Amino acid sequence: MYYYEVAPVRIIRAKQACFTYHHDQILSIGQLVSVSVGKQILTGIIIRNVSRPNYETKVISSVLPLPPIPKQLIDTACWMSSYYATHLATVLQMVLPRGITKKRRISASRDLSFSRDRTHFLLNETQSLAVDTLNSIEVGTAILHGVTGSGKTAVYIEHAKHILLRGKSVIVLVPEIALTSQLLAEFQQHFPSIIVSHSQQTEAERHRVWQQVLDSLSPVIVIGPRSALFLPIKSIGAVIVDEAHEPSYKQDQAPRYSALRVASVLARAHEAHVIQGTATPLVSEYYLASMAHQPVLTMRERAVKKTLEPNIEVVDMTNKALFRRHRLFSDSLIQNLTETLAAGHQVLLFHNRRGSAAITLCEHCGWSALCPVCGTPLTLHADLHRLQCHVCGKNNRVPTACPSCHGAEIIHKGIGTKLIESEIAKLFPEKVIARFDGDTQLATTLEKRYQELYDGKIDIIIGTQVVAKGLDLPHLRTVGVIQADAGLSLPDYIASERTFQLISQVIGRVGRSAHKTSVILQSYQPDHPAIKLGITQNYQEFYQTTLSERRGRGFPPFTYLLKLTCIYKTERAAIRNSQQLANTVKNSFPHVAVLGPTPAFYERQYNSYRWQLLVQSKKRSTLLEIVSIVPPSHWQVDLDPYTLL
DNA sequence: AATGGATGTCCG
DNA sequence: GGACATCCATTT
Repeated sequence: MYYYEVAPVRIIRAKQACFTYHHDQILSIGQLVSVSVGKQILTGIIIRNVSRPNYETKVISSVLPLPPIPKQLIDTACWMSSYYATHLATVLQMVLPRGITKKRRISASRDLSFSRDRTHFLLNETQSLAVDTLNSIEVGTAILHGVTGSGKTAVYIEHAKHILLRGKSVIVLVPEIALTSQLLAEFQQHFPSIIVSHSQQTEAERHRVWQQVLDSLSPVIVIGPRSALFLPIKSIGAVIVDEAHEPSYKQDQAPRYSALRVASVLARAHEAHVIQGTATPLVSEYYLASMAHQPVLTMRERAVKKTLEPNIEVVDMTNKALFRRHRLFSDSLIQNLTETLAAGHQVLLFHNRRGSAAITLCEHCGWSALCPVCGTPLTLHADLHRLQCHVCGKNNRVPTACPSCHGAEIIHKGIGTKLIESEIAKLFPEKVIARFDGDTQLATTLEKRYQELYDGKIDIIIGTQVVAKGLDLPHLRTVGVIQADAGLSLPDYIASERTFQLISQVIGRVGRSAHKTSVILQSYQPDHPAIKLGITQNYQEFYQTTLSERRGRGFPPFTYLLKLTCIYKTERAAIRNSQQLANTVKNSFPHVAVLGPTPAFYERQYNSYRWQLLVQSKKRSTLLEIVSIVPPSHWQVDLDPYTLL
């Protein structure tokens, strides 16, 4: 008789993940089995074989007729479980497809191996140097720091070919937006069969893809969102993470993992490497790479030589003389729009809706209300008539006059895309306008209307963050940013980094051809480093500035963070319980800093109140200890949060 | 007596 | 996390 530790894919006990079962045959690790637990029958994975325990064991009911899950993937899942203090069963639910025991109809031969004409491109010197370096890497993480249009995709493709030739598979991760079709199309020109996984697949489709990978004997190329890391690939050679700065690489539900961290652990298990491709590497990741002496490959020039750099103009919103014709749109923006539209070209007006809510700033000099304790921007609570810091919880009175210029022009209002649309429609009544916002529908709407956008049938595009990403619009000539500093007023230590990324993306929308293009950026804080250095695309200086600021304030990469959110039906209970936990943590863990409790940025969600605590610690293990004393219900735990909101 | 909600215990 | 038991309050 053989004894095995089996991890069921559902939580059985809060503090235990594996249970011992027996079977009369030798089974391999990673084998999927059916076991009875209490009165239910559950699927489980064999984690290890053990000797006979001193208690009675049940027999493994059946062994699923499937190849075992690769050992490296199981090890990665176990690592995730401990690193993110999440039950192994919760992690395994990512690893196995839903409805794994269901019978599926025989796949309707969706073999999409249609052969296309393969475009052979010639790499420029920088690109081939990058490919050579990547090909020579054995393990670890390389950062491919290439400006928009520097031809990162071509580098990915060449490198992927190299890995395939070595008989190993490649995972290409893309952010979770429906705009990945361009990258996919380019890959399809070079590889006959690509395995695609995306968030809109049905349960049966996912199952089929998973089965296909599990059965595959030859190396594969997989393109998909962060969940593609969990496909049962036998031998991985490289994980390429495209747009590696994107926040969607952090899952916002348990297990709250960072795909960057998981990719590096998975890669290490496979003796493979990770490539983070982005125009704006995350400051923390760049720091990590330089500390570990990992390669950082910089590609400064655009791949196509004939392109014309866009003309960038910054409009100081505190200077009212520049806004004679409209309070939202500067005179030069209106003039530029008029000219571009008259010539029959396309314009894009971008506005960061988030953060442009109720913020407090001086319209005269651009001063904005910052917390005297921790420096984060303050949020107005109109009902209390107080300015509150959502990071450390300190309350401040609302100034009646600007502390900087003593003017009385303190404003609290924000701007919405709807307002922009109606105002722009008044200015250009005969033009076709399309507005994109609302986070979930946006991706599908964009997909549907992409052809119209691409063909230039829409004159004016108005939208929030997502329109600034990955869209390739050949008719686009002008991009206007209504208030570039909008995101800076968010009470989040990473806000300025996000703004820097955003400006880079916006600039990347134009200047992709030989046409004359322009970017007009309006801002109350034109001299803020994120904006100034974003415009000049000076990553190095932004990196150094941000790093020293983070060091000073004790934020990553110099500390680890733990975000604890307390959710109760009544505000009183939320406050009381978060206060209590804050005290417990402060008393039992003297070496950590506890910020809060403060109302969560999204204070009321699903008819409940949310208050949060932020814990900063030099040692990550201390945060894991803290997690273990957090009450199991009413609390959400987020280790290494990507955002404090 | 029947129903339903809240709470507690066990799970190899 | 879910199946099930047990307790207690409310409904008929």
